[in-house]
Amino acid sequence: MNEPASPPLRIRNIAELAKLAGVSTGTVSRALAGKSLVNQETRERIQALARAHGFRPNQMARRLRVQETKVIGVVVPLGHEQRQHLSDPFFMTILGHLADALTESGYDIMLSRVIPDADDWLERIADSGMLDGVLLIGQSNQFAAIERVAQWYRPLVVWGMHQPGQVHCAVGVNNRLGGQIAGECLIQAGRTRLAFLGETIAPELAERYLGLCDAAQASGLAQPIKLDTHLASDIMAGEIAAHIERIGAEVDGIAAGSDLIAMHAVRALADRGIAVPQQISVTGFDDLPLAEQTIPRLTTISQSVAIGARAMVSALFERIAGHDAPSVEMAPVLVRRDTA
Amino acid sequence: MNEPASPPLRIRNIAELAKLAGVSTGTVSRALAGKSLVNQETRERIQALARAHGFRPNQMARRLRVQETKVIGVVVPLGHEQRQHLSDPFFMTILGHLADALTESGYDIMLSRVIPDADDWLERIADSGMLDGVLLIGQSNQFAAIERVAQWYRPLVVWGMHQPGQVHCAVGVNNRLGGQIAGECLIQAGRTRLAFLGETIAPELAERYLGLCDAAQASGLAQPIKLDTHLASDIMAGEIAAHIERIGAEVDGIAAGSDLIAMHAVRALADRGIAVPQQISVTGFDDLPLAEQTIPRLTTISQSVAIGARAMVSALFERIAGHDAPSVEMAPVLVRRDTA
DNA sequence: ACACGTACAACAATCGATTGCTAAAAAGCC
DNA sequence: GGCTTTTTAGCAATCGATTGTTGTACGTGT
Repeated sequence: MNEPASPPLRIRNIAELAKLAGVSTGTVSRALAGKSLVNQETRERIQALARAHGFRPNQMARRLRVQETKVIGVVVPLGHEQRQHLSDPFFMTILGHLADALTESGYDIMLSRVIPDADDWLERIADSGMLDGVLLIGQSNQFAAIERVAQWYRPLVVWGMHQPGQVHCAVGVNNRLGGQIAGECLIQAGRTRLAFLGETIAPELAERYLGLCDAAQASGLAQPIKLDTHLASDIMAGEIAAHIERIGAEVDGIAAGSDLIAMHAVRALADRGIAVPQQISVTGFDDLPLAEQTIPRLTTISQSVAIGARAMVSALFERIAGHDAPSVEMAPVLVRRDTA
Repeated sequence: MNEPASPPLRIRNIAELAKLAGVSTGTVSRALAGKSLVNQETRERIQALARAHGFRPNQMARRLRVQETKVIGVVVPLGHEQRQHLSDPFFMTILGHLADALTESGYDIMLSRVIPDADDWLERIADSGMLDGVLLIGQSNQFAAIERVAQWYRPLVVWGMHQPGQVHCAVGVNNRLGGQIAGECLIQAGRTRLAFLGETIAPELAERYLGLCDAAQASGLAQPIKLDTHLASDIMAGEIAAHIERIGAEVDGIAAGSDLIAMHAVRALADRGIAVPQQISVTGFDDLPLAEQTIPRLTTISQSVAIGARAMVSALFERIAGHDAPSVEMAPVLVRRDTA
């Protein structure tokens, strides 16, 4: 056998391998794919040859031919709030779970962080020919664009709200109910002067604020005040500190729009010597891992991101297979820890 | 003009568009690319036609042809410790920064979480034909495999240690020095009975432990004890609690292998009524955002992940351009906060 | 009127693999 | 031995775009 230890030349495509093996490219392709249409002996010979030369067929070419990429796009649209970036804990947490679910099924992940300046940003992604499907994390302020694309592009699942009559498949929690539960928790703790901390441009947060108002109204309390905050972590801290400084004793219960906001609020309160939950109660939203890691641990509304991520992936697979998958709305659950 | 409001048929490729426009595919291609070789009038006519029909050229085909994908693989090898997953805060933080740097330069990101069971896992990624380059987050226990691939695959940059004589380009911090600084910080606080908390199978953590030992030896203290911990977040908490339970008063200074470990340790200590830093001092490692968010804030060794991520990306671009980029070793910096 | 240069667009090869169809060889059957 | 059936492998079209080369039409100069 003349099989040298170091391969004499790098094989770049199946044609070269075919010439080396003395067969046609078709046979090589079938042999490497393990198809039974080639003789077992030739098949093994070709596979051994490929291994010896470290040859692996070009995936781009294969995918172009079979019209299937085994790649799912995971897209974070930053419509409002361009300064927010991927290291946001919520994105990262859900992305981690999506990645787990997708890689288990043999899919790769194409990650995009999009600032929707051109209005066909989603068309461009859906139509790139590079993806078998798209998962969108958050609707941002792009509801219309998403609806438009969902008309003709089926393998698309979005983390976010489901509004009556919407076309696109959304997986998310009932935000309004979640806000209401947070409010009830605060009220139950004897709090009467409530505030919502978070930017209500994002539709999800707006819903949460409405839920909080529902709870206040049901108990005959004044309408909770609204304290705006950007979502980018670095500016957020300062803004929250300023709010805390300003509200003083006007407020005794804070429903935060997210765990991250709640965490910063708790920190700002601690810095000013205000005891949580003795003097002020705080609730978060999301129940990210970090909610359990702060001291004191956050009382929060659980979105069960892990379950949601699984739901998104299985809905997407249904849609890739051509079936229809409906939106999923999960019920928010109060997780009572130490801050309220 | 017979241009209906809703396009009559979906254009699937430039051939169809060419027929519609009454020109050849080559002309369409050049027109859409904005090349000057086609008459401005025809060019604009074709572009308008494409826009009207919502046509966008297939990227897979384009990339196959031009042999350039504008996609960078970001790969997390889980060699030891398969239970660890992507939601690990360190991965997520560095991934966020990488994503920012890469998308700014017009690259997409292919995310892979790999369990290196087959020993050609990295070859398969590098050779897939889908990527212009690969960024590896952590060497895990795959040093040999990485070296092997780095021999022939240039556009590869790794987050991790640089060992003398290694071929592959690594960006990372001097872990041993970092461990030493952590030790000196603890000793300076009057601690004499030191422990290292973390799994030393990972080479980075092993180095940090050695650095801690250096510091202890320099001050004439006993060799720090080593408390093993898995890296998967869910088991970690329990293991750390057990360690804390067991060590009792044997230890008064803990150098944790990462911020996440330190955070769990602080929590376990708090649960047992042990005051940090009054009774026990704790240091972290990494200086992730979460280090600033815990209460008390973590004293930690900064790896400046943001700067490191930029360094990785620029080294990768150098290598894609065909130049050589050397490894980068950053100096660890003590960030003194509240736990030591 | 003829030669020449320029501008534009068509033609066809190419990237690298997959796969339906066809042909040839081998095996089985009477 | 002749005919049918089964294996096995080759041929060539295909996926969808890009791009070097070629060809034609037009305008200009003499």
